[in-house]
Amino acid sequence: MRGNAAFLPISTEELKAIEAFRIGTRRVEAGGTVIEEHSRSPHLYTLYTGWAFRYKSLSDGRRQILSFLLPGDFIGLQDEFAEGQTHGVEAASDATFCVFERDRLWDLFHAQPKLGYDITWLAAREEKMIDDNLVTTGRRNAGERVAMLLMHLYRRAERVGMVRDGWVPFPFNQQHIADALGLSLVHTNKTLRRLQRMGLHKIDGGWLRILEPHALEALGDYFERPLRLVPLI
Amino acid sequence: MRGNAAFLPISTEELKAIEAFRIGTRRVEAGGTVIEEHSRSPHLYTLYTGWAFRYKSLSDGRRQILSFLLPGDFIGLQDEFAEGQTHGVEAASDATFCVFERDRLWDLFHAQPKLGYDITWLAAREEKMIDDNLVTTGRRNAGERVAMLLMHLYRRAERVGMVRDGWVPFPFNQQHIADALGLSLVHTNKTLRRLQRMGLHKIDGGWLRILEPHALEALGDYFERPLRLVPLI
DNA sequence: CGAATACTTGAGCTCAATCAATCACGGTGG
DNA sequence: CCACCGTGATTGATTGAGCTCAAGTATTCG
Repeated sequence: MRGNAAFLPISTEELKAIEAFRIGTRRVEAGGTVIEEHSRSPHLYTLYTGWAFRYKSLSDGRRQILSFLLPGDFIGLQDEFAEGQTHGVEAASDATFCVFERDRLWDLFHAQPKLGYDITWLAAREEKMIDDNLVTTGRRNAGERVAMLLMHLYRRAERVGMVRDGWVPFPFNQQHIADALGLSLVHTNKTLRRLQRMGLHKIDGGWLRILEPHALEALGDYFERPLRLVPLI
Repeated sequence: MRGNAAFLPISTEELKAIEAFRIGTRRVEAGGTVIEEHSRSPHLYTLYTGWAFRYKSLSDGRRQILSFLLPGDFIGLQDEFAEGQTHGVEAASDATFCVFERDRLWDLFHAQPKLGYDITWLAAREEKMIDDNLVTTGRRNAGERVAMLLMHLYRRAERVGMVRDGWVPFPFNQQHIADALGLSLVHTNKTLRRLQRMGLHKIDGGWLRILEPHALEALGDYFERPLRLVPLI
């Protein structure tokens, strides 16, 4: 995975420190729970392969997907300080993770400040993505929301080399999209249908293809910058 | 400020490192711009006194307030890696800030890994708050949104000792609230009015008082946990 | 005493929610 | 082989929460 051009190179020493920090790997199949909502996981993870997402629910069951996770994403920092009120993480496709012990995070910072810095970077980068999602649910209408999400997911997947012939794996159903965008299932379906009929994109058999990237970017008022290299923990 | 019971104590050595990291203070009056939207600020800040908020706009002017900032909040990490697409920060009341040089952040991590760890903590804590805001705009209705916001702001202000006789300073107008909650100005007004008529809260002359905290918590399905001590950079 | 800013309220409209079927499809058990 | 599910996608009809438009009412300030 470190061969991937999306990630920052790393020194041998740092790599060793990461290896020492890691306590194993974990495999979760599609639909499986990675971190239970409301429970503070003793582990941190890096997503290694597959798709996952973070979510939170209200007590009557309404669910909001907070962000989608792709290979390289670091998981679990947020509930470092949350007393019980934490997000859940679920695998959207079959997925594999590197597992770390939360209680040893400080040791890592202490031994390798550079890796601490990298983790902060990752946290800040994720916060930026959530900022964008917040603008979406707060101020974009249905068409804009869908356009924005499709471009966002496509660009991120592209970045970590998941595109094959213009298609990226898209293991989400319409309920996922609705929950991410703060829309109802039915209205999500109608909006998706509309954009697809307009020829902007295509979703088929668990794969997504963007047909009119510029139109989608303009509609969503969302332009992903060429992303800088990202550290990989 | 370090006397405030909300903040973690700190060693003399760390304090010295922070002092060295700080390059000055800055005063911004109510309504003034702290960080311009779309411009990467060369500085990081800690809010020292007053209220501020982070926001992002769509190109047609629709604005979303991302989070509110209170004394002790660390500002500017998010655009560490953002190419141009950054949030703006504005002072809601007269406010003062400690100013740090962004380019020396890594030096700080290097010299004092503990402070790096603290900054990561702060970043994770802020991300958690944005997660909550995202649930709000995505899945709560107008009444729930307002209830949630009022309790959230009150609890946080209470925590840093801004309550006087049950009142906290509330330098926001209804447009701010609307932009934070993803509602229109008019509907925000009507909802605020409704809750106030129900006797749940009172806003008067720039001060907020919570009359029925339990009712507001129940309505908003939002229960702030007793917060742990927070590091102060 | 205007002029500007913020708040308030009513009326009507619209986007998106809800309700209610229907359809497609891949199991799976008889 | 086929009837029978269960899940997810799709579509139409209806409803409603929140939007926009339009006026009015404080309040402050030069």
